[in-house]
Amino acid sequence: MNGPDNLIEEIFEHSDELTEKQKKIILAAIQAFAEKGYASTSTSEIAKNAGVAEGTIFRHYKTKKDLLYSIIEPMLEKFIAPFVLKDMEKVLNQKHATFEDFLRAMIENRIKFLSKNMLLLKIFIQEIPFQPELKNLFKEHIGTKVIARFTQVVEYYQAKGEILVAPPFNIIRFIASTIFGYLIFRNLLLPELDWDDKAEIEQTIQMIMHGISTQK
Amino acid sequence: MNGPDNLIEEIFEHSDELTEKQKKIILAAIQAFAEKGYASTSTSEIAKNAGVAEGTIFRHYKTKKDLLYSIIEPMLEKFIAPFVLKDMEKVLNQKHATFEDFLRAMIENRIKFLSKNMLLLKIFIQEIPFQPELKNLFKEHIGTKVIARFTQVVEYYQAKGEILVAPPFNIIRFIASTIFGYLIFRNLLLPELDWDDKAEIEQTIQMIMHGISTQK
Amino acid sequence: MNGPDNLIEEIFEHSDELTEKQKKIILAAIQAFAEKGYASTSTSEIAKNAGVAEGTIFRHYKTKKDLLYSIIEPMLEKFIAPFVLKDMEKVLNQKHATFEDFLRAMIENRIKFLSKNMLLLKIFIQEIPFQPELKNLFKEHIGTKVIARFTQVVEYYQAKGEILVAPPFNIIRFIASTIFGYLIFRNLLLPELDWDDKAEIEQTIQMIMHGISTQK
Amino acid sequence: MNGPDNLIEEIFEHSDELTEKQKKIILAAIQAFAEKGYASTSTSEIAKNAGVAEGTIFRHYKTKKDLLYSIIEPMLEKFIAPFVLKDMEKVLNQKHATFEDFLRAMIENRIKFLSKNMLLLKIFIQEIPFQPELKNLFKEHIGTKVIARFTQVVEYYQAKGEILVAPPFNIIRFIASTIFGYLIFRNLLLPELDWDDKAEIEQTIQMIMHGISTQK
DNA sequence: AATGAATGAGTCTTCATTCAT
DNA sequence: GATGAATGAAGACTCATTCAT
Repeated sequence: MNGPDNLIEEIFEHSDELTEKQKKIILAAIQAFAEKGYASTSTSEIAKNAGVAEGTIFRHYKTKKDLLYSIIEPMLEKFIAPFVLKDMEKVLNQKHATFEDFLRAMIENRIKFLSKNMLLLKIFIQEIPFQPELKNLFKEHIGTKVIARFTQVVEYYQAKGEILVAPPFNIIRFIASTIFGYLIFRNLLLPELDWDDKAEIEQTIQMIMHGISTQK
Repeated sequence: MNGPDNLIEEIFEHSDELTEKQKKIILAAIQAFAEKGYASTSTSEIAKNAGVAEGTIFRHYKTKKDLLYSIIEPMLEKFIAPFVLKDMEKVLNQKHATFEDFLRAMIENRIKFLSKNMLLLKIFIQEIPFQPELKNLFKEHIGTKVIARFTQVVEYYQAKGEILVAPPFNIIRFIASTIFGYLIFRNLLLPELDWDDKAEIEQTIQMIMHGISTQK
Repeated sequence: MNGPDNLIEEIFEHSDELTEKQKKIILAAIQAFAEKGYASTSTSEIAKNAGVAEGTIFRHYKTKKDLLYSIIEPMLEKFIAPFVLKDMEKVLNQKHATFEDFLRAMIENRIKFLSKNMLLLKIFIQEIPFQPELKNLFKEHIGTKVIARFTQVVEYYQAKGEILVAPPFNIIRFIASTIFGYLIFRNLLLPELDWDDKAEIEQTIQMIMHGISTQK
Repeated sequence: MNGPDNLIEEIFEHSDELTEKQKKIILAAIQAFAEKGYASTSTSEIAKNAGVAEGTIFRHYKTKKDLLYSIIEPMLEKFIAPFVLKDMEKVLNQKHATFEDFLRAMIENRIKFLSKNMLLLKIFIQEIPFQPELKNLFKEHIGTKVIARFTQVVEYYQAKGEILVAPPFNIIRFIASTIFGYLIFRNLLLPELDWDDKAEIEQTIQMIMHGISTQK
């Protein structure tokens, strides 16, 4: 995985269709949505912060909701991309001798992605309970593709006797909770603390793998 | 732990100061806030669902925000109550031979509480990023009291050699993430599934204690 | 003229029908109306300042406007009383050798009255443009009774050759303007200045009588 | 003095920035404020009378109060303009042999102005007791500039022995009261009468100069 | 007589969206 | 493509008034 992991930059780079103004609108919208929430952000405010006229927003996005989706959808797609790309095949099951290695690679890769796109993630998390369409996108993308693929992996290492034989979904949920818990504490709840990311992640992986008990 | 764990009922029971209408307002507000979010819920809608005039809301709550706080604050207080009560002393460190026992008691107790007050928890989680006052309440109540108490417990069992020697805060974060992860999956993301709570919680505890690796 | 010239006190003294609460309501209403204007004063505010329940006001005064009238009407009546009372006959035309003496007596008497009831006067002046009923009261009381009587006096001294032969109404207007001008500057526009009332009034009378020219 | 003395027309003429709708809003607001008072006029009413949507008002004026100020401020400025302009120098002290001539010129000039802008003056007078900002504007504009200039003139003619040696402020107050008294009677209290303005003003000037006594 | 909860019409203001330029 | 004036529905909140207690 190389190239800019920052979605916004990437989107901007790779698209000649986006006007300068449009870019400013997107940046202003992300900033505002993350800060005050979608519902509490007015389009006029976005326009002002973007330095464009109110009407300009609606030239590019039919509704305010369209603007929201146009911001979140690419993130979702980029996030799951590795899980569906042939290219990721290796990352997922071949290259790694142990599940722990796999987990480490996985986390490093996706955590970096999410950290770089924290604002987008925040918006997404905050709006998903209220936007059925987001929920659908989520179910479709994450629910089917990511979980399906992940299940394969879990089952593969279960078969190898490396990890607990439990419903794969439980294991995925456990891992996801721990990782997202880390991300939320680190970036949303206590961003002001000094975080030694490398050590923290390593310890998180250890706890995922071996729990907190000292008994074997 | 006995008595009604459902906060709303409890509040209603124990307060003669609340008018019948006031109760209806609170119920309607909780319903609406949880469903559509605070910002997207209009006071007129709350009034309609509560079967009262809009003005009635403002007779009891000076602002819409006041209504929000009056709903969330009691929950926070009730949630942390056990952690600060002398009464909880036993639950926390004496009665339990092992950390796992403690954890099991703890989870059972507080998970039941949160499950019964899921709507309130949902509102709280959703609004905390946007309401600085909620954030303060949270930091004050949870941050200081709950974490402080929890840290003692963790250190106690660490000293006994039962659990991993790592920064207590990391361990707390790990446990909290796993539990909240479970709650969120179970109640918010996939409430439509059939959940065998007892088994799920037991497995969650196992994963917290021993991780997912089969290696000792 | 003796006894309390302060209308409010007088009204309170002479009426056993007024409850203690009613008195508080009137005082609070006068205060508030004078300060913020009738339209910008809410009945709930009056109730709060009076220390009574909101409903209490409407037990005594059917509407907010009734409260306003019940405050202003007595003032108007008291103000014109001297002009219609037989008792005033002497003040008006007999006792005074010259118009200037009459004027002096008149001013001293009525200016004192208005100064003591400045808040009421202020309310009256402010509301008269918007309350047709106040305008009617005014026309009826002042327009007919006071001006009629004053016209007699003016004509009497004109006949005696003491004062300018001009339409009496012009003369009355001139005098009234000068006096009210003084009252308004003194009490409403620049109340914070130090006023030597005695000297000011004497000079005002001089200017009314002789103008400001040094030529005869 | 030439050109339109009617402020509203003048403002409309000289500003290309005002939309047609904006003009209608101002006219409707002036009409309504003068008739029912600022506090009793609703923005929805202004909108209806102006034939615009209510939102349109707030596009141009952030608040209802802004609308009020935007109406009154230009009047104040225009009113005092002659007193601060070099141009007025002549009117004020040079061209006039006597104070009476000066007074006549002055009155003619400013009375015409005020008469033509009576609605604005009415709004101003009515709102000044309740709007501290208006009071400040008034003190600043009239208090300092107009009175200062007027004081010079009075002292000049006092030195020439033409007019009474008394505190200039008293003389100004006397003149102002008489003139405003005339304006108020003529335009606000009894507009329905037939007024021979020329004669009335002349007589008013006479009374200002020589009082009402026939004794020298 | 006094209360104060309840009302619902009305207030100022905001907002997403449209459209002529 | 971009603007920004215009819209009118909707928002939070206020208010004078009523009425059961």
